[in-house]
Amino acid sequence: MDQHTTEPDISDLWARFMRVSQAVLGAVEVDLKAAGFPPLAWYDAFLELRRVDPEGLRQFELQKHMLLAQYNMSRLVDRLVAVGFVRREPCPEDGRGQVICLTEKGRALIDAMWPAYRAAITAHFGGRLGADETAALGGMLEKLRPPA
Amino acid sequence: MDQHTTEPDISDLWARFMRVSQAVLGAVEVDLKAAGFPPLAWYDAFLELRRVDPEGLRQFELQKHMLLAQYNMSRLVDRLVAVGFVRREPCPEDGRGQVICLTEKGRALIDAMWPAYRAAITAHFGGRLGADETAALGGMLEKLRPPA
DNA sequence: GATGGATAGATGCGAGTGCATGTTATTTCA
DNA sequence: TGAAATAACATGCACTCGCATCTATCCATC
Repeated sequence: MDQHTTEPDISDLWARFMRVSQAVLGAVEVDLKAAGFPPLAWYDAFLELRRVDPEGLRQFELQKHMLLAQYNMSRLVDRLVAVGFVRREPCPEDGRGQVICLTEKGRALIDAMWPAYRAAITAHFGGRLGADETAALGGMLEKLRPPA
Repeated sequence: MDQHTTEPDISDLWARFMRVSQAVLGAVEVDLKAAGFPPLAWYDAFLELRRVDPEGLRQFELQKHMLLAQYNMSRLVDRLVAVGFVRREPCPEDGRGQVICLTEKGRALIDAMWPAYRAAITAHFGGRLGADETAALGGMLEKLRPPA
């Protein structure tokens, strides 16, 4: 347990952390796609839109929450609008901005996706962890959360 | 603490797990890029090449280790060859296949990248976790590891 | 109330990724 | 042995992403 042993452990742990989280995320995405649903990021956006305000959200607010680059958010909204899951509306308080609103179709998709999403999360993530582990993971994530 | 509270906890934990791991990975990539180095995936490939066999690895072996799709591996090798970090050599035992070998330039890059990489991992990952937490995380990752 | 700087969002372009399929070589097995 | 199935790798195409840049609006200050 001297200092020399900690360094290789961390780099190995890092590699495994990245590999596993990528694999788990990928597995959930695969399940969703197999069930005929759009990618996770869409669901995330819908959920946040519904959660925060039925009146809609500014694009930059959504973007901040999703940790997405500005141009990616812009294009994601493009796609969501193109298939009719959200609407862009002019923003009364800021002429530069816009308000993103869930459509009925979008709301319906959230409910339709949830069972498949939940099953996938359970299969690849929650169902593999015990109660003590989920608690520990929660604390860890808190510490890893970005400095900003 | 009844059963109803566990379900939202898991889905919330999942969301945070994904968000945090994406953010941490992104932060490390940003640091590497800022230091003028190629992306993490390159380093991974180099490291695995050096670790397993100085004679080189088959493309599909590397691909399996890196959890990469076959076509992505093929193209990654394209890029690595294009900048001279690896070589493709014909495989004596299998005419379809090839052996991927690190070049001297590639070997040198591993050593050049390590300090920056190590610093980034420490800053965004290892340095934020205590010894007990790294141990707990290790166990968790074991359970989350894909079934295959 | 004009002007310089900051902020919200869009977009052209090059590079990366997923998907389907193609090519060549190996294995299986009748 | 010879045809069918499979494995290793490549590639055309559409879509997504990162980067830089552009436009339009807002705000602060003079």
